[in-house]
Amino acid sequence: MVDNNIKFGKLLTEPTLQRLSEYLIILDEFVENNKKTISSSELAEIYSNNANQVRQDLFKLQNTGRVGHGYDVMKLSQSIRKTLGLNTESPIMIIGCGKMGSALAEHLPFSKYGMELVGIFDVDPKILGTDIAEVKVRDIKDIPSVMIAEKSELAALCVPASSAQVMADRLVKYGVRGILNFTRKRLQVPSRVYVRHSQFICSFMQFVFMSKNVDEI
Amino acid sequence: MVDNNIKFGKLLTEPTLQRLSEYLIILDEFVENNKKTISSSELAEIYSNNANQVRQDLFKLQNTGRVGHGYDVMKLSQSIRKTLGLNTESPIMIIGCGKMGSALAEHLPFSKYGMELVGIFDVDPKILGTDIAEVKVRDIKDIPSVMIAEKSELAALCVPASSAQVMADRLVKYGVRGILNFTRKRLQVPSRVYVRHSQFICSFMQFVFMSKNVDEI
DNA sequence: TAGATTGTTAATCGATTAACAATC
DNA sequence: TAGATTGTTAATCGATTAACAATC
Repeated sequence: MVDNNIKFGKLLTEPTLQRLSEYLIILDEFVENNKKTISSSELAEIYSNNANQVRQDLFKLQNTGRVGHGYDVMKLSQSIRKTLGLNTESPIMIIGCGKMGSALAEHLPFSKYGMELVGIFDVDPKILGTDIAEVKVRDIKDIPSVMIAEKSELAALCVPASSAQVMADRLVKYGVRGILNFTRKRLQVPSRVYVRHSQFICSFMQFVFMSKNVDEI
Repeated sequence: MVDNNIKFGKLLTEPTLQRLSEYLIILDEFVENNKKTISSSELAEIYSNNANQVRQDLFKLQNTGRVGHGYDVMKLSQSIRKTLGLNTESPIMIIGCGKMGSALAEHLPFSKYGMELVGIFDVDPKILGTDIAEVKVRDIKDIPSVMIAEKSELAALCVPASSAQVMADRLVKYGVRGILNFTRKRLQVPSRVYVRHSQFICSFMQFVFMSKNVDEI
């Protein structure tokens, strides 16, 4: 079992962690549009929750609000980044460069959110050596050397479900500390390794159920 | 605001909904491996929660357990499918056939989980007419006719963030009831339309934070 | 200043955990 | 039968909502 109540000055719970990361996306849109301030009720309106919850979440950060005037968008964005640890670049590896792995590598703004894509790995000789998102695709067996060179301990797993557990075992052996699992296989790893499951098909199931059953109040 | 406490015989809360969909993946692996029964503690061991929570979740289904003997894997799988509404085929459309859209179309086992991919749409003339996952890529403007022909009301949005809101507006106009948003844009839609946000970059942020901060108890 | 809106505590609500009688 | 394990209620814990004093 894992302790989700991480001490970070104040405690950050999982629901708050998730919302903070999503607020950040909204705030960065405000930044792009040159909006300087945002109130808890504005943010709540966009996020579809309520101002009380927003303030309760932001209360976990170093204070950035100005009573009577709302939040400075830039300062709030920075404060979330700092609290989530996105101000130092975390080196990330992507394991498996099929459609899913390469889509993630190409589309995600890692560097904007405190991550750096330091390696993409595959076994298919046909794609080894090609460039994706300005990173060369390397052989799986090069993972240990990249881990050392880049001080990387985090891996996103995008291999076929059939080889997911084998690959996870290998990553564990290499000393990886976290695995973000995009495969459909439920991974078994030692408790010292953090696994986050991101199974799209489950998102679809939940989406279908909610779409059918949601009603307005 | 949306009422998450859907009546479905018994109430299904969001946390339970999420876990049930993930249990289903585990159960289907058991089926493949010809395991006939599973106990709440076995399932909990694999899912990394506890037997009490598993039983509390399964309690929301039509009962499938056998006191003293655990759950029949097949029956339990069927019961979850039935409760989640995965026994009738829900027609799904994918809007945007870039790397992400085509990766989802090709990799996800829709038909295994009560969904049918009835349309893939894009604007790029270069890919219109090609086949992905045995579905022809069609022009965005064909969405309304497909919606009618296939009785489809659910769309997964995989277009570039810059055109996400415009596309969402169009989907809403066409009468879509649910949007599963894979773009980085926070969508604004009328409250009658259900939106589920699935933002990978946020998963990565949460993953990085948890990997760094999780400690064993 | 007056109005707006935060920061923060308290109250409520909901989800998880514990417990155990029922029973296969 | 005895042991195992569910179904289900009760107790606890945590998250959300409400409220409002502080103050910009």
